[in-house]
Amino acid sequence: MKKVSIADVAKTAKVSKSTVSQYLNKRFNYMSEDTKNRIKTAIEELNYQPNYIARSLKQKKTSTIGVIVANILHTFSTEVIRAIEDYCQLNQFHVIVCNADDDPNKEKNYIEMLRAKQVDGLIVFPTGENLDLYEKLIDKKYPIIFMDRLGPNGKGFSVLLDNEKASTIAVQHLIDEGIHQIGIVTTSLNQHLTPRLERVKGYRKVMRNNGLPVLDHFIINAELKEIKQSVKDLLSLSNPPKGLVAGNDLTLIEILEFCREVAIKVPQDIALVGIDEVPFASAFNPTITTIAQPTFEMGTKAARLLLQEINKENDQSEAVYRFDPKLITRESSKQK
Amino acid sequence: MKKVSIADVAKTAKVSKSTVSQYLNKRFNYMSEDTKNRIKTAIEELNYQPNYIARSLKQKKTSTIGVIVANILHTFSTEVIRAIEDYCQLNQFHVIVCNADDDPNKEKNYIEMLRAKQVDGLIVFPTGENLDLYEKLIDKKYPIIFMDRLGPNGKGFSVLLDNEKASTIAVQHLIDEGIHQIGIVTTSLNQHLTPRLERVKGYRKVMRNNGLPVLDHFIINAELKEIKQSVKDLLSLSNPPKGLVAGNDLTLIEILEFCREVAIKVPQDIALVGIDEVPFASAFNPTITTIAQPTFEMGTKAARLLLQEINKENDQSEAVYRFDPKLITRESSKQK
DNA sequence: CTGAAAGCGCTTACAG
DNA sequence: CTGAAAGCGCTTACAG
Repeated sequence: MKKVSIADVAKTAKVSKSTVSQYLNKRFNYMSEDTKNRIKTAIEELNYQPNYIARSLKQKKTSTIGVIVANILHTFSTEVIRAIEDYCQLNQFHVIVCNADDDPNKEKNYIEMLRAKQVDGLIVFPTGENLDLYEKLIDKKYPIIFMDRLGPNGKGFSVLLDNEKASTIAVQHLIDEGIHQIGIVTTSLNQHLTPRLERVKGYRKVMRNNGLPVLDHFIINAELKEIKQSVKDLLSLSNPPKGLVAGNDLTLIEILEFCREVAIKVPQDIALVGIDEVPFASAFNPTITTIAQPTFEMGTKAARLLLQEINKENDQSEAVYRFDPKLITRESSKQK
Repeated sequence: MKKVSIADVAKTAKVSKSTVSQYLNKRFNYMSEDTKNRIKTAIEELNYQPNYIARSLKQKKTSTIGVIVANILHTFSTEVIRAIEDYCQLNQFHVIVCNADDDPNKEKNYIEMLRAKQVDGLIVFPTGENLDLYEKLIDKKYPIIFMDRLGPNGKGFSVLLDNEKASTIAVQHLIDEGIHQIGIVTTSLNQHLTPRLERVKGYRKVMRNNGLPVLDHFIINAELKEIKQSVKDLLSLSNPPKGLVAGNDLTLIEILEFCREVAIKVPQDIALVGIDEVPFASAFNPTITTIAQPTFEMGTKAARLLLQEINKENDQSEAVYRFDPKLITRESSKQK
């Protein structure tokens, strides 16, 4: 399987390589019909396929972006990635997706690998470390967009949920349902992570605004595997919460599993609101009240921003784009 | 941000480009300590990063594989991709993931794009068309592995579930639970798709082997959006099935939603077994009996096979690797 | 309207 | 032990 190159096409069509290249790049300004046809025939005859690698080397751009996702197991991530791919596809850009598995070392390796592959820009769901590395990239004007979490010290471009609002809506909804003893359960021990911090902040604020006590022991933060135990401890208190906000989809599943295992009834014994919409929300019994993120809009926005950065169509050098969470009221949050 | 190249390093270290290249490729056989150190210092000083694009052009290999997944919304796909990435990461290979969205045209575009980008090989979850294209690639000895579905006319390397066994196990389990009226619900109207065909075949066979009638109207095949209506029609029959096998995760969710909407009780009114494990299986009420695919093993196998192909370590030219499904018995299938 | 030449940033036989 | 030279497959100013 010998690869056919532009030189072979040129020879077959009896023109120069330059002319073939012009043809391929649709610069027909001065090309005679005859030449065009000869080239066209030669390409078909030889079944010629251009080599993007060579073109990229010369043009110093790859028309490829990299996406590094902290953890691909979240439905949120998958949906955002789809939106990014759709937008890039429409704009003739290619996407390389890498999953950092919440591991800052993997994240760092991927950044280096993608840069070595000369991707034109990066969309990152940051793990929360490698801040210096990100700062260096931003300072160098390397096109980069942060998704779901803020960039280093809030620098650069970020696309994320209004997390404070998300937990505010969730908690307020429970309060409106007559539930006053409310807890919040989050994962991710890393203290830098935006969503967790902001969601807890929103929780505290809305409780206070409603004149309700903010009890620190109602704020659970544990690794995924420890969630069940933590929730168990929480619900074993003499005066336990009557409503819980799950910090994300995987947390929600843990809580639901726990409740089923010990026959705690949702929503009668404990009302639930999950942040992040889940595929089974309407299938579950009870159906699950969730706070949905506009994943499609967010992914599209990040991709559009990045391509603008790459094409230098954007004069700003930083901005934070917040998206509105949406409450989807279902049964799990209604105790009345 | 001027890019620093191997020439800059050479100049700073006062050696030739060749020597720097040798250093980068760890060919130290004959290199003096002094030279090594000078190069090392120069690289650090200039913050030099090699350009893989240039290397790839010269070496005619990119150390990158492409993965084209028919539909990334299936949990199965996500898990297989993770396994592929893990294996490639360990072997210094990079992965470009593309989502064909069940659209043969997108699939074709992606194949061409990935080949233009000179990926060293491909793992494809085929949409069921583009058979001629695949056959051409196989004939050219281009490294390619088919996942989840057989290759064109069964040619080439495939990694997939023993689908017949999967539905056999599912149906036999229901029969063992005393349920004799069993239906099966699948999606994907495309008639070429291996899993659907094989799963229905297994269903028919095991019913027959148990001396049970095979009723064609108990075999539902509909697009995802039509599943609910089809199931409704099915369960409205005067003598409806008492147990259902869901063909995949998304089908299962549709069925569960339908049952909840019309207050059909699972498993009392209808017992359920889902093919494909789902994240919420143990959280659901009732917990869901599923047939799990060994996604991790399958992904790893495909990646290993592909790298062997690429490195020409494999003397066979085709093989089909079948993986065993595993029954995870939970509550949704028990009517007793 | 088309071609010769240089060059993108590497690697690799080969010479010394 | 190290360097000069050729070349991977393209693109692009420039000359004619």
